Amino acid sequence: MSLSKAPGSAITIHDIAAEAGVSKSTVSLVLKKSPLIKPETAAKVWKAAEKLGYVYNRMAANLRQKSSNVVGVIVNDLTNPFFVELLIGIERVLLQSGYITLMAHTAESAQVQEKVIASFREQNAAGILMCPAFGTSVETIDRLREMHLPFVIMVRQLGDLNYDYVGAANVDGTRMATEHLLRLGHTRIGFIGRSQNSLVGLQRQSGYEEALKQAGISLNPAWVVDSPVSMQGGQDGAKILLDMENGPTAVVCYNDLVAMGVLNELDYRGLRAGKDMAVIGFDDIATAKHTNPPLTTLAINPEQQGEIASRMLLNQLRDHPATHNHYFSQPKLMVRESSGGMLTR
Amino acid sequence: MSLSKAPGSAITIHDIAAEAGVSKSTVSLVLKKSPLIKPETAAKVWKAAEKLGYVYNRMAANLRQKSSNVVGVIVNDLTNPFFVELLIGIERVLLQSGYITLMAHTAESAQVQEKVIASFREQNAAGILMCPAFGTSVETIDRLREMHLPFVIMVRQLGDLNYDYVGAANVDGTRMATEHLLRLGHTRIGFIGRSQNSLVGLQRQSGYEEALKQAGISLNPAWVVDSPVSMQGGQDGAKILLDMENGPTAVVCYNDLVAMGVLNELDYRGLRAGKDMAVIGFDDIATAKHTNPPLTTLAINPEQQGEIASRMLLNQLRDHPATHNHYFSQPKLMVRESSGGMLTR
DNA sequence: TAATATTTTTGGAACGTTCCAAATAATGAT
DNA sequence: ATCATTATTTGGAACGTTCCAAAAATATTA
Repeated sequence: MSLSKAPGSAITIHDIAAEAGVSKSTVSLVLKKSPLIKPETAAKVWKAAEKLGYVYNRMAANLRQKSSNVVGVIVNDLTNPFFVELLIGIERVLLQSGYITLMAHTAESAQVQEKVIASFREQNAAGILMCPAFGTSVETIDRLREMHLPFVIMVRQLGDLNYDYVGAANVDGTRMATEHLLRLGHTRIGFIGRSQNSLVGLQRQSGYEEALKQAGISLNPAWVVDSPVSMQGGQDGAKILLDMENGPTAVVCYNDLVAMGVLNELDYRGLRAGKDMAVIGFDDIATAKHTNPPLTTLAINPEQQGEIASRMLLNQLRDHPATHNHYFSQPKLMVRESSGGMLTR
Repeated sequence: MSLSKAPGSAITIHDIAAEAGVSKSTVSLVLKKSPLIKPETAAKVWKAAEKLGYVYNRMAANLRQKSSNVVGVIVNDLTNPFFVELLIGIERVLLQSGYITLMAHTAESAQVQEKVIASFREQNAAGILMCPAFGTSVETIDRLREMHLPFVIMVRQLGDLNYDYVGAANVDGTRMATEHLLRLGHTRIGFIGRSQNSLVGLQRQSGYEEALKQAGISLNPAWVVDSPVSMQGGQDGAKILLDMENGPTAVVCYNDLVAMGVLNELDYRGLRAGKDMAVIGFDDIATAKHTNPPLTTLAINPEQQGEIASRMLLNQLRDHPATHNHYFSQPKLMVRESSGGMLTR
């Protein structure tokens, strides 16, 4: 297979046109699978393109036709499997809609996030799906809107919900968790997680508080531990509660990672979650059913959330007007051994 | 802030030029921070750009100047935290080198991978970092080379190693693991993991076999279980070994996920890893030190691998000639409780 | 001050596509 | 065969940048 062009220069539609004996416009139409052109002509063009090893230059196309086919996904913390699962749902929908999914990871840095947004904008992305980094200001969202860049916010809501949003009913989740523990007879129930400055944290904490209040149990502030969202954070939080005398007999955790840290600390002390202390997580990440012991948690179906968010964005991309759709995944309690309420495997 | 342009049309360097009273070429130079232009002129231009709310159009720029500043990262399995950690290392280096990291996830589909490569090529990516999907053919690599697209392959090697590659010394790893178990007195040692069709699997299995041979212990084929690379796979594999009478007393696992499945099955049976059976994983993902019990495993530093791979790519991007650099991360045995050899926490 | 060297700025031609209005070819009706 | 329709194809002008060679402004020297 010998190339007649200089090695550096790329094959363009002009080359194909010459090879196939048609005009560049015809080639362009063929590549777009336009119904206008005659099948035989199309076949000729495709053969020529194949022969020359043509690569479509989307940069050039995008330059002319305003909007591109890439969707930017901005994720704040890939080390939390929850977000990976979210991503997978997103990717599935976008891929089969013909969009290219570009992912960027901010690692909770609002600064990196700014760069990434700018970059997506420069790349002329069709739209953005974003899980805001910690400390994202409301202005960031206002700015997105001013850019006329279609977007959907996920997981963390910022300011008024005057944009498309997909998240979970956090308050309901921890309320359900707490009620479950109450039903099992626990009255001394703690909470470990991030609440400072984090809306999701506050929501999850308030569901816990509501359930206690509803049951007529007064909140013991010492049993509410503010910890980083990580296994290590959960472990450190658990140490605090376990070192207390007359501490809680059950604990609701901010999420599964934190709960896994708690399980770890219990194990280290020779204690067993579900027997010596009830532990409930949040998210139901894939690992949750494989922890020792398996973790009772609230399923909020991240993959599905990703799919829904993508579809919201696709809607925006079709009929321009910005909408204000919201979806809150309703948590489902997955009872496993760690809460002590498991009956069958 | 009132815009004088029509809402649809974007601000271009021409608009800035008009506003600042210079030529578009000058604006272009200013935006590139060229030392040629006079500081005062530059200031004027920046102010005008700011005032008009200019957004750099990288598509247009890329069209003219061949190569872009995006690097594509192709990952085969984000559900395995190993790859997420790899990604984080990559991202760190590329970000601070001024490149934009676009990530794509193939979910082990060679078909999706083809699409993604084509897409990165269309996007005119500067280079590609790829963890090949399962079943990737050698031709895929040949084609990458023919495209003159700089690339680095990670984790899985395909065909001859005539390209930049970053991975781990897999054989050494499982040999070390097996030798560790032998030193602890085990003689009945099994292996759970993927070996069929997977080079990494074969490598890891052969390290295990070598160590046994070295110790004069004959291999029991029934103790080598081929299972999917997942917690579920590990759990199913463990069932097989545990249901045997006179089965192995120790098991080397393909990776940490598989090992976690084994830990899970042991726990379910009321057995304890490190006491009733020794378990060793591979990768040392972040979770490994937080499993119950904590997992003995081989650290191969995915973040560092990501950094090294990125630097190899950056090298290629600087001085054109394609190189054949290889880096094999030397595994480090992290002794924790699951192998029974832990002395201190 | 004129001539020269140096710094700074500039217009026009690319880059590879899509869009459009208009040209051409094919078909059908008379 | 002629004309009206309809189905295909086409050249040229965009899109917003960078590159280049050359112009203009400024500084330096004799």
